[in-house]
Amino acid sequence: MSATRPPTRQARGDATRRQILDVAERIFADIGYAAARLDHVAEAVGIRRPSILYYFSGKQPLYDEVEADIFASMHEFVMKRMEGVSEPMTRLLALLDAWLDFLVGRPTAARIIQRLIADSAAYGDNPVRFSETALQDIEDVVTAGVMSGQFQPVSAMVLLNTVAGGALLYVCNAHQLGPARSYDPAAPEQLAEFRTMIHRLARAAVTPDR
Amino acid sequence: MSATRPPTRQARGDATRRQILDVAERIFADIGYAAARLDHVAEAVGIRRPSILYYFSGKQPLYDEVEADIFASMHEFVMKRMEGVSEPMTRLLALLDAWLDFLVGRPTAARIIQRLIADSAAYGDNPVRFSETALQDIEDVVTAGVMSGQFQPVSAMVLLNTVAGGALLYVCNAHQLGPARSYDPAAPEQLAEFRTMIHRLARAAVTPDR
DNA sequence: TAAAATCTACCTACGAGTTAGTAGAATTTC
DNA sequence: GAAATTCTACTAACTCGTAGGTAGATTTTA
Repeated sequence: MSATRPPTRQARGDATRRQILDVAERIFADIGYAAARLDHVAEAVGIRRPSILYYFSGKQPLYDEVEADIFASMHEFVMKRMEGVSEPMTRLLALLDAWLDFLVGRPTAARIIQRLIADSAAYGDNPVRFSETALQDIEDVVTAGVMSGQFQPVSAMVLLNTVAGGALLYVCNAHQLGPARSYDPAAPEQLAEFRTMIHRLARAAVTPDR
Repeated sequence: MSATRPPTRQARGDATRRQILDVAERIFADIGYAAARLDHVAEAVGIRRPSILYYFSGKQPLYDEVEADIFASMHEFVMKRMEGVSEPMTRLLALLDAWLDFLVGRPTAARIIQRLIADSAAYGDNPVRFSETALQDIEDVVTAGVMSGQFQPVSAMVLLNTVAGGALLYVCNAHQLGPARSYDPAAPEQLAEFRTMIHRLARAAVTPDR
């Protein structure tokens, strides 16, 4: 770490912009786009509302950048985990593990994706502006496994909605089932148990019948 | 059917009230609570906004009744499907089938539940005001199976987030993955394929290791 | 049974409170 | 001093909820 030199003007601006994105992600995740207030974002950052509009041209563009950043980060995270892995089943498990770890580490992303799924035709004719990469990722892995003959014929959709979606719900539901059923999704034992189940289910889903 | 006698005042009022609930459920499902406008609900029903407030004391109470109705209907649907079924695995599959069929038949309910899961601490200290029955339903089935020794020790949470949640995502994602991946969740073959996978995964989840 | 009283199911009009976005001044940084 | 950053002040639009009114159906009363 460099000495506490006063940050350059450029760096300060960048930091503010980054802070706005981070706070906005949390608020959009917590209460959704329509209920989110730019005033609350500004207050949490420590600036006034119009300053947000100096960095982002409006509420929607701000949200768009939050969502784009989530899917870009997720894709990058997945790619890093899967490089060098070539065996179809290993690749599938690596993908599922990566998604699970990513969402556990960034629960705000999980909630935003959860909301995105509920928004019917949110973006008119293009509901997958930013999520396309994620869908492509699982489609590629499943298709490769099926083509190789190591997976039974199964659609990526089915895996997406069950095992992959499980990671999403695991994170979102953590504090959503009432105090008695609350759990910490990042707790090592809890996470390990869930990961084991995801693996077991993934194997069951793609293993050909004997 | 009786002759076209003009409906009594009482009947007309009841019908209007029911219509408001139906339209509100669709709009809350489509765009969420915060974005929903009472004016749009009124317009779709064919009345003016204040008339909605003649039947419901506000926007929130209207939403609450929609949500309560969904979970009451779902619970009733499940109970009917499971009466007389006692074998643990059969009961589990019956529960999962019931949820799947209910959500496929009422996709607006699926979207509202999907949003509910995303809303962190939506109701302050009580996030399960209406969903409690559903959670209890799956907990009962899983616990009974584990106690009987026919299921391996597994938490209801894990099943809820994977196989059960799968039914939710199956419905919500139908038109959400882009035109190329769109599917009709109510189409017989599509539904049968997904149901088969749910069964397979449920068995894999609870079957003890040999 | 006819008139009077009451009630239901709507309506129009309005007020109060929010909220995104804009204009332009002030301040800070280099 | 000039550019970057942040501010105050304001506007326009929107939305919930309320007040109060009305036509016509229903019930009560004499």
